[in-house]
Amino acid sequence: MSDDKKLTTRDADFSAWYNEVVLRSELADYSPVRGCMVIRPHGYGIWERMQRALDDMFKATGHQNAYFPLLIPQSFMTKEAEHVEGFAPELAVVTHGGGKELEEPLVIRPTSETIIYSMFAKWVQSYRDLPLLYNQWANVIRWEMRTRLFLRTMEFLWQEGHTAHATHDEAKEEARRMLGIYRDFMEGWMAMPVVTGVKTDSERFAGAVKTYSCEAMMQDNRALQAGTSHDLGQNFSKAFDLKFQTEEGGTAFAWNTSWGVSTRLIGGLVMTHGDDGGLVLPPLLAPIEVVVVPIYRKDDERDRVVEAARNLVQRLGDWERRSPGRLRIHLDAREGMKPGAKYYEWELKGVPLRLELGPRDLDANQAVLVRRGSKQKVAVSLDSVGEDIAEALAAMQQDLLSAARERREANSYRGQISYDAFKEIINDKGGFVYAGWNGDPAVEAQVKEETKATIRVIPDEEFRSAEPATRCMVTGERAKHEVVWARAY
RNA sequence: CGGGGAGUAGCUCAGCCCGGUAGAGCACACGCUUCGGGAGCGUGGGGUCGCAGGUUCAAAUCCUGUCUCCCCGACCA
Repeated sequence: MSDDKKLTTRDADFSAWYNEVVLRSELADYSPVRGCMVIRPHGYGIWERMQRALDDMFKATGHQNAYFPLLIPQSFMTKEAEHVEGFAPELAVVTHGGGKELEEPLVIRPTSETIIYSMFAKWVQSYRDLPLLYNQWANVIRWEMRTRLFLRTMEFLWQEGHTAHATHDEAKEEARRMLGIYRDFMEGWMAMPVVTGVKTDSERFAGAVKTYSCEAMMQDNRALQAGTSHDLGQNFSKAFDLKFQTEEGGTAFAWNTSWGVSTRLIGGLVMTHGDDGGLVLPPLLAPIEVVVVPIYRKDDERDRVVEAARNLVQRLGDWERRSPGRLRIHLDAREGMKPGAKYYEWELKGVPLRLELGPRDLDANQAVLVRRGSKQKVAVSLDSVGEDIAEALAAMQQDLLSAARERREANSYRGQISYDAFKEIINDKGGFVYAGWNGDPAVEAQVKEETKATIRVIPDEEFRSAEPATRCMVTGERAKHEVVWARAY
């Protein structure tokens, strides 16, 4: 075997490993425009499965899809003070059109709050028109200085939900509900456990009153902000005059929320489950769940085996599981390629299960089932192979989540900790450090400056330590919150 | 924008110091033998050596300029 077929290992260089996996498993490629990314069919297939699952969850909670323009009048961006300040440096601006300079430049949306709430203002008159529960699937552009495939690209695909409510309580509840949906999706579908909670002021979305976040831990122990949900208060409704007549006959500004997840999730998936053999996909999101590799030596064997494999794939592909839909099975009948080469290729691409079918198997009315990441080969009867596959897929989905959760907990640190010990953890292995914080932004800034670690989140009760630190890690003052520190992507 | 690398075949790179017909491995195409963990042999296709100047009988190689990409920082889903 030549060395150039092998991947860089995660231990040797996590970043290099990540880039190699993304490129070689054909998820994405670099584009001619620096900072942009081409998503290839394999990567897009994963995104499509994510979209479908999320979309179902949004619909089930009363949301509807709509679409708003890519181009936004520049003046819209300046109407909300914090919003302008936050996004101005990363705006792409269109200054010419139709061969002429435009009277007012247009910005390419970095997010759509402004244009959406300007439209909401037209559509809402009475409290009876509320709530508006909208979502859009779209692309956005942010002029990032440094980019990484999927994790930070100038253009990315996402969904952004935007809602308007009659009361702040209802909006708060909505922001919380969507955070919960994100968490369910990340854990249930991606097998990626997250810590949920509230962002500190410095990490809050530009224009929000409160930002909730799902934070996941990658295999290099850095944090990934995987999804956010914002309570926008009345900041945008005041900027865009989004008013309604109340039940009592007065007028009031509406209360907004927005929430989004992006193609960054694909990067999170890679960095959560990938191994030194490449990608590992949770079955629920794998475009192909099972690949069938026929094995043969002579022509007559090939004919016999490939035909049997075709029948098997057709039978299993038609076989309706109770959940989640038809089995996504693929026959790799390419000739002139040895089975071993196919194994490596499908493992690199993260396909959860492989079914090997050879002459000896056919004679015994069986096939060999192998789980991604396991060298263990299990002979299964062709009569019940569908059940065996379904069972293995379900088990893998669970095992991936458990393994990721164990890994995260093994790299989480709790209790009263000294700032020196904290620095050592952050500089050495990294991880999530639950520590006391006096609530002072200056302390947060100091730690960021000195260690590059940031407060990822003020965790929700469920994630808080049984015995949280009572004193601020840096100043020793009484702690106002227990917070999660980590270096982040 | 600061610091560090690199531009030579589709990919990874050697050749450059010391100028003299453009190379290797992988990939690709064809043929034969192979096929239960990355096949072997043979044959073949593929390059204005990032770009522009200069020095020279002669430049991938030396000189000048310029562009691009990657990594580390400042910005962030």
